[in-house]
Amino acid sequence: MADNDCREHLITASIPLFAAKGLNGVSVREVAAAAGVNLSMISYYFGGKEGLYAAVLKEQFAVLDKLDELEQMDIDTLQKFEWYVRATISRYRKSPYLLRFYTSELTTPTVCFETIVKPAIKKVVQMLLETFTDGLSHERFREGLNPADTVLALAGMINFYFLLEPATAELVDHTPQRDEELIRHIMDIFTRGILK
Amino acid sequence: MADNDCREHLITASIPLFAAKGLNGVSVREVAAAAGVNLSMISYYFGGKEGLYAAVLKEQFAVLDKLDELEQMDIDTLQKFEWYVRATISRYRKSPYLLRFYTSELTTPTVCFETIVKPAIKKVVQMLLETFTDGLSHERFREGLNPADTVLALAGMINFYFLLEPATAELVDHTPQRDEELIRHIMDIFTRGILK
DNA sequence: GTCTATATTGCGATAGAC
DNA sequence: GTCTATCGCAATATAGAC
Repeated sequence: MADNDCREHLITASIPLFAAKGLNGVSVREVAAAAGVNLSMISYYFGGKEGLYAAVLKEQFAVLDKLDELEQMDIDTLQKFEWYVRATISRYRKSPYLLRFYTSELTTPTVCFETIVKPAIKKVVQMLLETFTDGLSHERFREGLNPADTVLALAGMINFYFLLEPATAELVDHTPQRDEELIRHIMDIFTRGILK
Repeated sequence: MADNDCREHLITASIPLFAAKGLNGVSVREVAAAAGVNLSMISYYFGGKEGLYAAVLKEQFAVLDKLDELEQMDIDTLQKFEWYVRATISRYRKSPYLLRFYTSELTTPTVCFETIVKPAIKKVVQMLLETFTDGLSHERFREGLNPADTVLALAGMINFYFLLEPATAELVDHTPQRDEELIRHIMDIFTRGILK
C-alpha cells in the first residue's frame, strides 16, 4: 500500500461503521478488515481507536465551515434562511453519515463532543441568530418573536425530517427528488410563521 | 432484597446509564454496582444485558400510549396539534431520558429498533397524519400542503429543541419555566404557516 | 433468590521481526 | 510502513454453593 493510503482507507472504511454502531459498537479488528489494512495501522496512524474516531469526526464536521459564506451574502434575511435550508439538505445528501454523528454525539457524547461537535453546533446556531437579528430592523417580521425559538424551529423542521427517516421510510417519501418540494414547504411555513 | 425489588432496582439504575452511554457503552458490572445488586441478577431476571436494555426501552416507550386519547378528543384540529405539542413537552420533562433512547435508536439501532422504537414512531406520525387529513375538510388550511411534510415540521420544531439542549444550553434558555412561551411560539409559527 | 468463583471470549494495544 | 504474535485486561455469562 503506497504511502499513507492506509490512513485514508481506514478513515473511509470506518465512517459507515462508526455511524451505524457508534464508537463502542465497532472493534478495531472490524475496521481494519473493512479497510483491508493491518490492525496495527490504527495505532500507528491515529494512536488508537479513539484517535481514528476523532479524525473521522473532524473530517465529517469540516463541511460545516462552508456555512461561513452566509454572513457576507448580499441577500435579504429570508433568502439567507432559505440558503441555509438548501445548504443543510444538500450537505446531508452528499454526506449521508453526518447527521448520525451529529445526533449520536448529542445523545451519547464522547470526548469529541466538547471539542468538535458542540462548537460546530453553537457556531451554526449563533450564525442563524445573527442572521435573524440583522433582519429584525428592515424585514417585516411580526412582534414578539423569540430569536432562539425562531431559528431552532427552522433548524428543527429540516433536521428532524432526516433524523426520522429510518422510522418513517414506509410512511413518507424521503427521496432526493422531493427535496425541492420539501424546501419550498418548510420555507412556506416558516415565512408565513414569522412575517407580519 | 425483598421479592423482585432487584428487578426494579436494575431497571431504575440502568435507565440513566443506557441513556448516557448506549447499550455498548455500559457494562453489566457497572449496572449491578449502580443498582446495588449482584451481577448475576441481570441474567437471572432479564437473560442478559440486552434483555435488561429491552425491558428499559419497553418501559420508556410505554408512555407514548397516552397519545391515543387524541383521536377521541372533541376539539378542532389546531387544538389537537397544540395538545400534541404540550403532551410531547410534558413527556420529556417527566421522562428526561426518553428522547435519548429515541434518537440513540434512530442513529445506532439495536434489535429493539424494529420491535419497539420504529412502531412507536410510526404510530405517532400516523396519528398526526390522520389528525391533519381529518381537519382538511372543515379547517381553513391553505392549498398545496403536503400532509407528511406538515406534521413532520411540527414534530421537528419540538423535538429538535430538546435534542439540541446539550449543545445550546449556554445560548438558549431551556428551562421548564419557558415551556409555555415555547409552546405558544411553535404553535404561532405552525398556525400561521398552514392557515389560508 | 442471591451469592462467589470462574469459564470463555473478545477487546485494544504493542513488541519486535522484516 | 507493515506484518505476526501475543500480552494483559475487561467483557458477558453461568455453574454451583447456600
